[in-house]
Amino acid sequence: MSSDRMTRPQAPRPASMLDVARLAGVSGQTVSRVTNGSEAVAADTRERVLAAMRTLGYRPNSAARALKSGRFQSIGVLMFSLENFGPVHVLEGVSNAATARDYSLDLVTIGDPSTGEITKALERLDQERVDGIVIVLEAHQILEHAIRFPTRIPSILVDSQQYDDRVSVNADQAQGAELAVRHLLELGHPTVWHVSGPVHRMNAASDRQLAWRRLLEAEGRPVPPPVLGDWSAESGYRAGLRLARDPSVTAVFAANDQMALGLMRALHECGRRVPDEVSVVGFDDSPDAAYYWPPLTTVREDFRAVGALAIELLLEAIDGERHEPGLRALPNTLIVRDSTAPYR
Amino acid sequence: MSSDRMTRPQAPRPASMLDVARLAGVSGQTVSRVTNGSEAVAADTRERVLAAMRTLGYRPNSAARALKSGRFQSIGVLMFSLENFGPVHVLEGVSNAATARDYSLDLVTIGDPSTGEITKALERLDQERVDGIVIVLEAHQILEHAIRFPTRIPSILVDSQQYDDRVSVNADQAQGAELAVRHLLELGHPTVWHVSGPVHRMNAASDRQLAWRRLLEAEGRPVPPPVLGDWSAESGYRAGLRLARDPSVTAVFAANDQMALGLMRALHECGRRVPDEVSVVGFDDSPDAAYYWPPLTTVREDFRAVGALAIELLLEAIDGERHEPGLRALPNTLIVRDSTAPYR
DNA sequence: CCATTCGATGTTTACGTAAACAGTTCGCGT
DNA sequence: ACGCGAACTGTTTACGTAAACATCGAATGG
Repeated sequence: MSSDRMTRPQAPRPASMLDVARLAGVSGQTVSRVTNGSEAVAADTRERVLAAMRTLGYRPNSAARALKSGRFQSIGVLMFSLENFGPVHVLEGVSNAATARDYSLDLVTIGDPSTGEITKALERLDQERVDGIVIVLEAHQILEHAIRFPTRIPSILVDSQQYDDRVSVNADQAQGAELAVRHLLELGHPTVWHVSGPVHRMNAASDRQLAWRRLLEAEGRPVPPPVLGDWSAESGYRAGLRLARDPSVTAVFAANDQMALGLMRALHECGRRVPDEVSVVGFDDSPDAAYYWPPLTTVREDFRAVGALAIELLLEAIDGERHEPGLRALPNTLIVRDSTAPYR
Repeated sequence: MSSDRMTRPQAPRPASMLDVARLAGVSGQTVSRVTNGSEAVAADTRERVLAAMRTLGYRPNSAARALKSGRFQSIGVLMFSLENFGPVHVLEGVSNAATARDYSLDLVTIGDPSTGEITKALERLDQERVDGIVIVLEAHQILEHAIRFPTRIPSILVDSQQYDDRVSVNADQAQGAELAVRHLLELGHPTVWHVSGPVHRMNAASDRQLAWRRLLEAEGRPVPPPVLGDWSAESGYRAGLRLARDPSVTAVFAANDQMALGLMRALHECGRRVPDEVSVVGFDDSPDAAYYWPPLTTVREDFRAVGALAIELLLEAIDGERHEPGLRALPNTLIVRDSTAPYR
C-alpha cells in the first residue's frame, strides 16, 4: 500500500467545474447550469457535460457553493446529553425531516452543562456554517445560564415553555399529564399520587406537575404531596420506597417511564402488587415500556412530529418568514397496558 | 413586522475580514494572522484588530476558509436508527471526542435501510463537506447492500467485524460474552442458555453467540439450542415464553439488556423466579438495567471509548497516516447485580 | 427581407480567506 | 555611517462556484 502511495500521482486534486467544462468543451457556467438542474441547456450539451462529470468523478465543492450563495444547506442542533430517551427521539425526528428537505445536520452535544460550554457551543454553531439552529434545551437551563440566543441566524427551541419573543415546539405536557391522571381517576381511584421530574421554574417536569395538581383540584380530590425525582430510574426507585409504605397510595403518575420503572421495582420489593394494589402510569412510551413488569401504561409523545415541526418552522424562518412567537404544543396519546387496574 | 423589514437596511451583510482590516487600518492579511492566532503580530496592532472585530461583530466565514484550505474541520457520521441504546452512545462518544478536537459533526441517519438510502447517504457525505466519515453499521448490512465505501476521504467503521482492507473499532464482543457465560458457570450452573440477537453472517449477535458456544464447548458443557431474537424486548419476551416451559433452564445469557428485560417479564408471567430459579445476564448495561426487576447483571460496554478511539484513528488518517487494517476491540466489564444467583 | 425575440451558451466578476511573496522599519555590530 | 537580519506588515493571487450580463444564431412575424 505504500507502493500505492508512491506510484500514485500525489492525490490528483479533485476535478473542478472548469475541468469538466474543458473536457466537455463548454464553459463553466454551462456545467453549473447542468449541476443545478435548472435553466435550458440543450439535451445533447447536457449529455456531454454529464458524461464528462462521470469520467472525472466530479463533485460540486460545497464550500465554494456556500461561499458564493451564502447558504449552507445545513441545520445546527444543540443538545444536552443523549442520555434520555426523549431528546434522542426528537433528534431522530429532526434528522429525518432535515434529510427530507435536503439539509444536513450539524450536531453539537454538551457534555458538561455549564454556562461556558453552552455559550461556546452556540458560538460554534453561530460561526455561520449553518443556516439555522434547533436548540433542544429546557427553559431553566437557558435561564440559569443566561444563554444568549444567536442573532445572526434563525433558531428554534424544542421546549415546552412559552417564550415572549421566540418560537418553541414540544409535546403538550399539560394535555399529556391530564390523560394520565384522568385515566386513573376514571378507574375509580380516590386520588393520584405523583412522582415528579426535577422541577425548575419552567420545564416539562413543572408543567406535568402543575397539570396533575390542577386536574385533581378541579375534580375536588385531595392533592397528596408530590415526590421529587430527577428523571432517573434510581430516583423513581427512591420515591417508590417512600410511597410503598403508605397503604393509601393506590394510583401513581410518574413523570416519565424511567422513574415509573424504578417505582415499580420498589413496589415489587416492598411486596405491593402492581396493578392489583397500586396502579402506575408513566410518560414518554419508551421502547421498553411495553416490556416492563408489568407492561406500563403510559403517555406516548410524538417526538418525531416535534422534530419535524421544528424543522419545518425553522426552514420557513430561514426563508425569511416571520412567525408569531409562542409555543406550538403537540397532543399526546394514552397507551393503556397492564400497570393500571380499577380501584377495588 | 413587515415595516421592520422595510425600514431595516437590508440585513447589512456580515463583516468580512477586509471590513475589519479597513476599520483597524491594517491589511487583510494581518487580520487573518490575528484570527489564526499564529505569527508575530505586534501587540498593539493585535489589540486594534481585536477591537475592530468586536465592534463589527466579525466572524470568520467558514465557507471561505474551507474553500481556501480544502479542510472542513468536520466529521460525517452515518448511522442507522437511533432506536438502540448502543449506537446512540457511540454517537455520544464520537461527538464528545470530535468536539474536543475542534471538529464538528455532520450527522446522517438512515430511516429505511435500503441500498438506495445508504448509498445516497454516503454520497451526501462524500460530497466533500466533511474531512472523514465514521460509519456505524453492522457488517451484514454493508454486505447485503453491497455498500461502496467513500474513496475520496478516509472513513472508519464502528463494527465488531474484521475487515481485510479497513480499520474498524468496537467493543470486544467475544470477551464480553465470555465474561457473562463464565460468571454463570462459576455460579455453578450446569450450562447456560442463550437468547441471541439477529444473527447474520457477521455481526455482534453472531460474535456473541459464537463466543458463548465456544466457551461452553471448552468447558465440556452441553450446548443448548440458542433462541433467536432481534434485539427488541418483545423478542426477548417471546424467547422467554419458550424457555420458561423448560425446567432445566437455570441460567440464560441474553445478547442485550432489552431482550433480557423481555425475557424476565416472560419468566415472571410464567411464575419462574429470577434469580432463585433462573439466573439472567444481559449485555450493554443500559441506564435502566440497574432498575429492572430484578436489577440486571450485565456486561458494560465502554461506548464512549469506542467513539473516542474511532475519532482518534480517523483524525490520524485525515492527517495522512496509514493504519494497519483490522479490528480494534475494546474490553468490557461485568456488572454483577441481583439477576444472577448460585445454582441450587 | 429585415427587425425582433428567444433559446442556448460564453465572459466577467465577486464571494472571504490564507498562502506565497514582497516590502518596510528598526536595532545592532562593525 | 553602513550593511544586515529580524520583526512586522502589505500585495497579489487562487480556491470553485453562480449571478449578472453579454453574445450569437436561428426562428418568427410583419
